[in-house]
Amino acid sequence: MKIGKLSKVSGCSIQTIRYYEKENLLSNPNRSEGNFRLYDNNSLKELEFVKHCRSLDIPLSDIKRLIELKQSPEESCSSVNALIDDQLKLVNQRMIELKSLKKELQKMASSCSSDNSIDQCGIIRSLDK
Amino acid sequence: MKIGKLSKVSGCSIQTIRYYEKENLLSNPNRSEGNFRLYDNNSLKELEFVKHCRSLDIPLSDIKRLIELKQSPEESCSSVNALIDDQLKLVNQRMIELKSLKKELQKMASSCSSDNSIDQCGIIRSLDK
DNA sequence: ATAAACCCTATAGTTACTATAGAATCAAGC
DNA sequence: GCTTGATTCTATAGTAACTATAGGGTTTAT
Repeated sequence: MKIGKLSKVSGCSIQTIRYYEKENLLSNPNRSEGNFRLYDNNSLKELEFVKHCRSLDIPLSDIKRLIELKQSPEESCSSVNALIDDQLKLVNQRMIELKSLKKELQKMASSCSSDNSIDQCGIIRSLDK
Repeated sequence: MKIGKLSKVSGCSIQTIRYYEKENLLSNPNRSEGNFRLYDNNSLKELEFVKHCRSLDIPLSDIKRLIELKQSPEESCSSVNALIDDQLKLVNQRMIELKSLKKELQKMASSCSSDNSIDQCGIIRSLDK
């Protein structure tokens, strides 16, 4: 299949697919006579692997690392585990941050009714502190 | 004070201060004979306003908007309220996403002990799905 | 007078894409 | 055989909010 089809099947945009290829997250596809990329089922699997990782917010550099690791199936998977653990830590950290953001935003929102003048706006006031 | 001092007092890096100025989030400071930026207490307040907004993850474009609104103290503050509401919605949305990320990452982490071979790695297997 | 510390502008790099421009290729209909 | 529209190609620039660097000028202290 050509890139348009792969894009539809996978749900990734055409530009994203080409971008992943340039970043070596996908193996180089065969080309048609007219230089069009030709994909098969394996290409789709590669792309879906990347997509799944991205849905977990794993950065491309780490995905590249995971792909390399997959090339050595007999080695220990401890670094895979470490990578996921780190990702989990990041997510937890970000959740903590968001919780406190949420708190302050809620407090601000409740500190002002929208029919004030900006002069009297409770939100502007708290931002000015 | 010069930019180095402002940087220390505010906790923003020198480059960030210059960047905010270029983006019109800070008013243009006076300059010394040798063309050094000279700041006063009001500059510090401006910077702290921006910093406070940024700590709430409010994008620079919205901060610019808030600063403009502050210039018309007699107008209604309903758009300020709307802006904070939107920001709150974004934060809530992101929290929902992070929760499901966390869930899947935890599931993956628990699906593999680190002394497996990559071949047998539960994490790689779930990513391959 | 000179060296260290500070400041200046302008430019490039970061992440993970998205959006163009301008050209080539292919598929379908006449 | 030809044209038209859809698809593809590469290369480049833009996005957000900074950070980092190069290559200079200025100030302060000795």
